[in-house]
Amino acid sequence: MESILNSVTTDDLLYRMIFDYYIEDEECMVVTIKDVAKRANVAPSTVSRVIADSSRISLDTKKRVRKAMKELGYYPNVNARNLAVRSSQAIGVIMPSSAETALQNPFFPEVLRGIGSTAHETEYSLYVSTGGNDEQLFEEVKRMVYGNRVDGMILLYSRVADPIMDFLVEANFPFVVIGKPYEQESRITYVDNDNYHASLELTNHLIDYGHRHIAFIGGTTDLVVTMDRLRGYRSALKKANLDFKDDYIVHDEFLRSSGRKAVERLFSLKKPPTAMVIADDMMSLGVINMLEEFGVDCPEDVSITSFNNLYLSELIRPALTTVDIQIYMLGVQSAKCLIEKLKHKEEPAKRIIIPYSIKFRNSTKNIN
Amino acid sequence: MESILNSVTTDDLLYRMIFDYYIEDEECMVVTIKDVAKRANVAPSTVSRVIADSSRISLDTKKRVRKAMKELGYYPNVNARNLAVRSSQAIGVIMPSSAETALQNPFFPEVLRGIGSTAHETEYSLYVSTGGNDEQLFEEVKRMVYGNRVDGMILLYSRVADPIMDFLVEANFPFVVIGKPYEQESRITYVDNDNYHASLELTNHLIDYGHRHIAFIGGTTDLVVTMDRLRGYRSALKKANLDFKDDYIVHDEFLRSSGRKAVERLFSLKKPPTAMVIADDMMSLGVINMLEEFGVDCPEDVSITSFNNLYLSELIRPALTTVDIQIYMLGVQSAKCLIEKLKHKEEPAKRIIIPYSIKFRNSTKNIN
DNA sequence: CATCTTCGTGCAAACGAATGCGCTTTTGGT
DNA sequence: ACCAAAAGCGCATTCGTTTGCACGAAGATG
Repeated sequence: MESILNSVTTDDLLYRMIFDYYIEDEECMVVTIKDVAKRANVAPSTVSRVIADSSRISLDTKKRVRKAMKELGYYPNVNARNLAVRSSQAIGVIMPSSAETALQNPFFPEVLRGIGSTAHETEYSLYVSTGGNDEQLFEEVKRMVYGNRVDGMILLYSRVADPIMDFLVEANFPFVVIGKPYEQESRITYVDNDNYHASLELTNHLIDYGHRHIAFIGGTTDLVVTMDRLRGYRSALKKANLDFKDDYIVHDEFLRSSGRKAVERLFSLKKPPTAMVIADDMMSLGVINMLEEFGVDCPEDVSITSFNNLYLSELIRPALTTVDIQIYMLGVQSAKCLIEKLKHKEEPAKRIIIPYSIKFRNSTKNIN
Repeated sequence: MESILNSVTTDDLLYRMIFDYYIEDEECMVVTIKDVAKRANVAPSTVSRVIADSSRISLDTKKRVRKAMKELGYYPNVNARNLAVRSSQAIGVIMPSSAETALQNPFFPEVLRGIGSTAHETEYSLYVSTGGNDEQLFEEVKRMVYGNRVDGMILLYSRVADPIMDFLVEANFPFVVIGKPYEQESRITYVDNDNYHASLELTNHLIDYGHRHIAFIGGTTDLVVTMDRLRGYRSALKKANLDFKDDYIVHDEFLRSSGRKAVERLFSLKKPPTAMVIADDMMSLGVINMLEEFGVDCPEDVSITSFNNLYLSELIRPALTTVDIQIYMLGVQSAKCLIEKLKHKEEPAKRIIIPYSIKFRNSTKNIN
């Protein structure tokens, strides 16, 4: 009798404790798979199988379990899940080391948006790199890989002799790169534009417009994309029997001060260019700005074409003639590729070329 | 006898399988805490304590263990760790729903860079939202919170009656917002600029320059930042005894088509504005573009001032007079705040105001 | 009416690390 | 020399899931 009384009191107390607890910190009320199981009168394993929508569970049970989950507000603990299945349903996104102001380029949020879109559809999460300099970045990649933080990675850039890329192929870790890998091209899956032909076409357009003195301004030469665009430019010149002058090539980060020197040099040549192919809309912005300081007008005195078709390239004056590389699409496809690869481990290396199109606007002038 | 034979063969096979496996996929050779323990001749628990740099372990042992870790290339499994300690050393970054092209704003990569920087220092990882529309975003936040995916969150925007923010305070989940919360201001920690005074000062500058007809162009009115900037503008007008005209106020997403209408309306007024306060550099870009179409020159015919001091605001023509809100710093501080809060659970709600400064450039003209 | 499938579940052992507690040593004080 | 305290370390449990295997109950087959 007494024991019953005790028992009752204890239960009562317990109930109130739980109740109070519940009131205080709702977020701490962790409801686990066991709670759900209890409420649905099944074993935890059954609940787990319901979550996975296993065919081995009857519809009746599934419904009952799902109801219990709803009622309890159950959300699976990812960490436990990931530990058990040794994966993380997350993909790592590696930006170039943020030391470079390249990050200010709207290219990144846009490509991130694309990646995020397909990641979301497939219930993957996004992990983005935070590393400041190259070394930190590398360290972080290692942590992601070895620490089981992500199942795969997307590299948002491609440079020559990139230790991170080397590391990833070495470790046989699934990844895709946006841009063309510098080496082992056939063994790495990547999504890219046909930058070579885009550049060629762009340059041809300038040639068609009567330009014979065309400069090329690109970013650091260790970016593969820069080199591809340069190659396209050279080919176009060659095919038109125009000679290629080293003086017309500028490689620069294009932050203000250094950019100034570049433009200064270009326009103090005995024969300054009447047109330029610039590897990135943001650079064009910088160039146009410099140009103005030197009293050179675009497109009157010099025509400008560039790449990426950023949102703002249409807003500035003059609106840029630029190649639309479909940034968003690059993101979408790279994520799709990666996830495909994660699902079927032995998926072969792929290459996906996103079509480009040239947006003709008014930064170029026909001087025929 | 036969069973022994069998057993041997099986073991042998198994061994070879493991061996092959080892050769094939290096990354699968997961080295755990136990392996390290074995190699260092200690118990796994000791290794764990070495990792945590516990004072209970002698320096000798620590060194030995660390050596073993290096040699084996040990990296802790985050999932296991997180499961055990019930945290994740990750912070969630919530961007506005990516449906809006707002994402193209370089504000985001820049603030991300700031967050990433301090996250990296403190060994936190970054989880970014991928949600497309508001609903998806909400769902994702729930998954992050309930699923133990992140320890805390940073909201990159603040709007009125945001269900996500409500949810987070309701769940008592640690978060900080960049921008001023619409309600419960005193209970939410946030980092912001003094947008009111910045706007006031900016408007005063235009008034000092002799402008009497000043328009305000802002984004959607449900962004708190927009409202703050609008308030500053109104105050300045009032103090200068200028009357506030509804005709001079435009709220718009400022994508091309809609933006056109806005500018059109503004400049077909009997008394068009001679100056404007614009809530964002990107918008200014759009406005300037429209202006040109209408044959209105900036700064000759109309002065423009705006906010954010994006990298590009200095590059465009005319270079924008804009308030530098220190985007990077906003990111850094918000992350610091959050991490502080995570460390000391009962940290009070804070408010951090990042100082602003006005960059005077040539988009404004003195018409006295 | 046995035997054999299928079907629906539950049991228990992983997954890799953290940690309370207890067991040895050492150290220091008297 | 003795005892207490402290230092250094290991055992075993825990975190919340997944999953191979086994088990029991139907239904099908002979």
